[in-house]
Amino acid sequence: MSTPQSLPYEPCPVARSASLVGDRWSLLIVRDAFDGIRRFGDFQRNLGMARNILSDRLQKLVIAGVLEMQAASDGTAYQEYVLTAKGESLFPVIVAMRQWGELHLFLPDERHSELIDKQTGNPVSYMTPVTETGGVLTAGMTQVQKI
Amino acid sequence: MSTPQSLPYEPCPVARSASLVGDRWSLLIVRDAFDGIRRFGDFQRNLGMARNILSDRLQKLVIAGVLEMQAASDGTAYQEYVLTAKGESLFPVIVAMRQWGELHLFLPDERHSELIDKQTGNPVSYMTPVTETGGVLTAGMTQVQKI
DNA sequence: CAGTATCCCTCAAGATACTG
DNA sequence: CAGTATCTTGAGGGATACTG
Repeated sequence: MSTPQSLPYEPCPVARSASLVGDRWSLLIVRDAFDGIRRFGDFQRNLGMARNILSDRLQKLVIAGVLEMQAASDGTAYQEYVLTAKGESLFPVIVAMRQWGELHLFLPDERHSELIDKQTGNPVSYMTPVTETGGVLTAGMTQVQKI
Repeated sequence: MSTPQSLPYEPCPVARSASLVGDRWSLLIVRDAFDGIRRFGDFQRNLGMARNILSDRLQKLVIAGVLEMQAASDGTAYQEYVLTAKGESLFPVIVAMRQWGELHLFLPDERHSELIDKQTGNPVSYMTPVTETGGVLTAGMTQVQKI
């Protein structure tokens, strides 16, 4: 394990969150986890990142309680990484960043990957409320559609 | 300028947002901007970061349209960095990360800095709705209270 | 396939001196 | 005070070989 969190005592919750998930890869791993990706090789191929770095980040996310390891669902001897409740509660962060990116980092006619509501089949656009208590979206309701 | 965004074509809005604001300092600069910090020296002291890095990040955020430079409000010859509309719309991201951090990265009895609603004077807790359309909070209504 | 161990290298970040 | 320029360092990240 590298990346020694060199933020010793940090009173700001934003800063603590950023120190955990505000690096180049961790948030994208969480995003992929929301997309249903569970296995080491799938994360690695989808993100195109080095295996040692992926291993490091997965360990950190497990230690932080964002992911947990489970026995593989297909009967093989390996592990799968799935979101914990703590990890699922990162959903508003992911969607907020999605919405901001859609609105401000894409040209009007530029296509981007979609977040699909599994129940209705409709895309979750930047108009969709996110963190409203009791609102429309909850973690696990959506998946990313590749385009 | 360093930090060459080495993400050439990125179809995922989350990834694009992360490439801009998902580094060690940028998001904290934006957080400070929401807190009303405007001047180079104030950012530098508050964040305790190197001046050259701060200069680089401020430039990038200006180029990205998140911040804009204005003549100093106190009559000095210097500039101030203030959030644009695009920057203010990062508010849900900041608050989502705040709420997650408050809930999951602090011990039950551990204190953290507060986000204060300027109009009511009440702290914005993790129970407060964030991105609900027409909801309670909008950018500019809040400030961080040091504890 | 799922990792771990090594090697290497770039670049982000820090420190500091300098300028208008 | 508000930056810029320069130098150095260390860690983050990539490539790849290796193991169960």
